[in-house]
Amino acid sequence: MSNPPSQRASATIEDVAKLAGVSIKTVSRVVNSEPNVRVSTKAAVQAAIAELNYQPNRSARSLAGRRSYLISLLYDTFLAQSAYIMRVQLGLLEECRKAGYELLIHPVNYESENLKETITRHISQSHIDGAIMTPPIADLLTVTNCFQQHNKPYVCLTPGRELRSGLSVETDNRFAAQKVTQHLLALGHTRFGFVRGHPDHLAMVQREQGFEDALREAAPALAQSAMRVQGYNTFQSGMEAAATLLALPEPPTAIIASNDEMAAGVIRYANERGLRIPEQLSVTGFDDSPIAEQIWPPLTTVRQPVQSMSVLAAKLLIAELSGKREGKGTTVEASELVIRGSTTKAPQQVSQK
Amino acid sequence: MSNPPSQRASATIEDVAKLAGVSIKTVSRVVNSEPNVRVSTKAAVQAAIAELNYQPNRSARSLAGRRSYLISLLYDTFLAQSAYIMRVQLGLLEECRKAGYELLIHPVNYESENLKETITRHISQSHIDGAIMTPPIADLLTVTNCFQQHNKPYVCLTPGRELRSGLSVETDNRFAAQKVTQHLLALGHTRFGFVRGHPDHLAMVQREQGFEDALREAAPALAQSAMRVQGYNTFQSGMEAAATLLALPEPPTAIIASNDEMAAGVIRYANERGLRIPEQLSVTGFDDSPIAEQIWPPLTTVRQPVQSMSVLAAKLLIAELSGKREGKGTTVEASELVIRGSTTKAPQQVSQK
DNA sequence: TTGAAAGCGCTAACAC
DNA sequence: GTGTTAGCGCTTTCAA
Repeated sequence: MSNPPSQRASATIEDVAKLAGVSIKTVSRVVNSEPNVRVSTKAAVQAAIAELNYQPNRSARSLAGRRSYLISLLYDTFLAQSAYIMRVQLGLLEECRKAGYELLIHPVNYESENLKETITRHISQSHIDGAIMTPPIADLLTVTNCFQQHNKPYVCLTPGRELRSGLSVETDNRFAAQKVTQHLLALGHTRFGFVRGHPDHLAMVQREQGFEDALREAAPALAQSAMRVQGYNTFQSGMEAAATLLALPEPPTAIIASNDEMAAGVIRYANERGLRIPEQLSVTGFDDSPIAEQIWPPLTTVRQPVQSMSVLAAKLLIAELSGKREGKGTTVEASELVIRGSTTKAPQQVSQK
Repeated sequence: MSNPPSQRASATIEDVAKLAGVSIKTVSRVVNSEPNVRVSTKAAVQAAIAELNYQPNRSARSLAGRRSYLISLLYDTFLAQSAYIMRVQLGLLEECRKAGYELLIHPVNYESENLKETITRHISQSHIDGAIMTPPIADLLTVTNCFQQHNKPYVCLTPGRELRSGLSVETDNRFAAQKVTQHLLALGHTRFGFVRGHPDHLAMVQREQGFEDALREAAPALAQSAMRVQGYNTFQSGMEAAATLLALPEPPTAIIASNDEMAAGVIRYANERGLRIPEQLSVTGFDDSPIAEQIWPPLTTVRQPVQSMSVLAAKLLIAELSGKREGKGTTVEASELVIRGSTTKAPQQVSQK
């Protein structure tokens, strides 16, 4: 039963032109809402379009116009299962659909030797018009340079350093981390544990800086006694970090994790060990992922406006692609401290009263 | 600084032909690994391809070949943040990349009035070659019919009913649910609560059937005393279901939720109410999402081979697109009971000893 | 086993 | 304001 694609012959621009009694070019002008078309002509063309239910052919458009209407989302495969990426996808999709772009999902292996080749191939082969990338990919010069060489625009989400060029949407990680720490300081905590994020993810480094800022400002001694442990942004690494921190002779009474997944790991480990949270240990996260509300106790964290940042990123990129960059290349969104059940007064204070 | 795309003139097939001293058609034959090419010619062409680093142009290919090498993943926007969808994406991506396809992500609103129009537009506008869809979208005849009319192949992941046509990858939900229930029965539980999944998601209905099967088989009275509450696959609805179930005069000692998110909601609610899990209440989920291991206690659940099912789905679709359907249209994958800390003996038994 | 020619449906110059 | 003319880089006949 060989079934030659029934060629539901979706009308071509030629059909429309014929029906409307105008040239192909005129139809094209209407479709792309270019100026210089008489209202009456425009109406006739639109009627024809509606009648034939005309849909421009993407491939033909791409071929002739040298643009594909395809945008790619690049992220680390390692984060592929994270709530963060899902939220980014949603935000981008929302905007892309409005503007008639399609989104290609492109996880890549951050640690891969031939990352540059992979990206190069992706750019030339998929004929994408531009890309949005998240840390830690967005922090790699190899990658951004690659796009520059190919002269493809890109937007970095919360890149950890100044972009030499290119667009970005940022949020003040350092300041937010400082606020979280101050929240714990205000609760009387003095023994802090800090779970670092992925070291190559520069936004994570900024979070650590914010933590240091707050401690130094409060009392230099605190900064010295605080214990830092390396994590890798995953739940699992959060559990391991907790194991290290809680095995100390003087374990911390407050653990600040650089993201929610790791904070959840800390809590999970503490639970396993029979520690009561927050009475015996306060824990904070970062991002306000869904998991922050799904564990017990719910997590005190920093809400990052991930979805709106993504919408913005898509907008920036699409504006750039349309040749009308609006304003500057970097946009900063604010984040917000969300206090939930995983933090409370330091144990000493409780017992003092 | 208007910057005319530097036309890094990625070599065309013509360039390759010229360099290799053969016709365009011959290059094309080599590229598409068609037969009837002399080895020496083939070698020459391949050398030229390598030297020029030739990458076929997708748009041109699509236009001339009437296929886009684009596959779409359709799912309910409602599930857009679920771990399930992420895992599906990963599986599909893995296979697509191997076969040179790109994946378009396409969440749609399940409850939308004009779903059919949305899908139709998507099919003709994006020029996709085929699609993969997950429940509950895969359960909608409107959608599958739409693809049939357009003569586009599609693969349904765990559709809840027999497909009249089209391909599918399934797993035995009913049997798996039966096993979970039997696990609880073996632990001595007699008062059951069941949290239903989304009513339109037919695989969820099958899970409920498995639950009923097990109870009826054990003792008809159990089936009668069991309490069923409607959920909607979300964490939030799981919490609400728990609130209802635990407010009963004779609350259940075991709650079976139709997926992990809802089970996590149940546990979260129970925690809030100060119930000890599993000592006072056993809870089970379904799917083995990441959350199953991230909450405390970790969840007894059913592991669905989501990723391998997705890989399979992509394989099926791509084979179909290449005109070589392998074997039958439906493939069944097995699932497996994973016993963790959220289930234990029924309270009565514990106190009896 | 290979090649030549004719488009696929659209955009981009430039004319009128 | 509108139309004309060339292609974009590939696949697909069909002929050699």
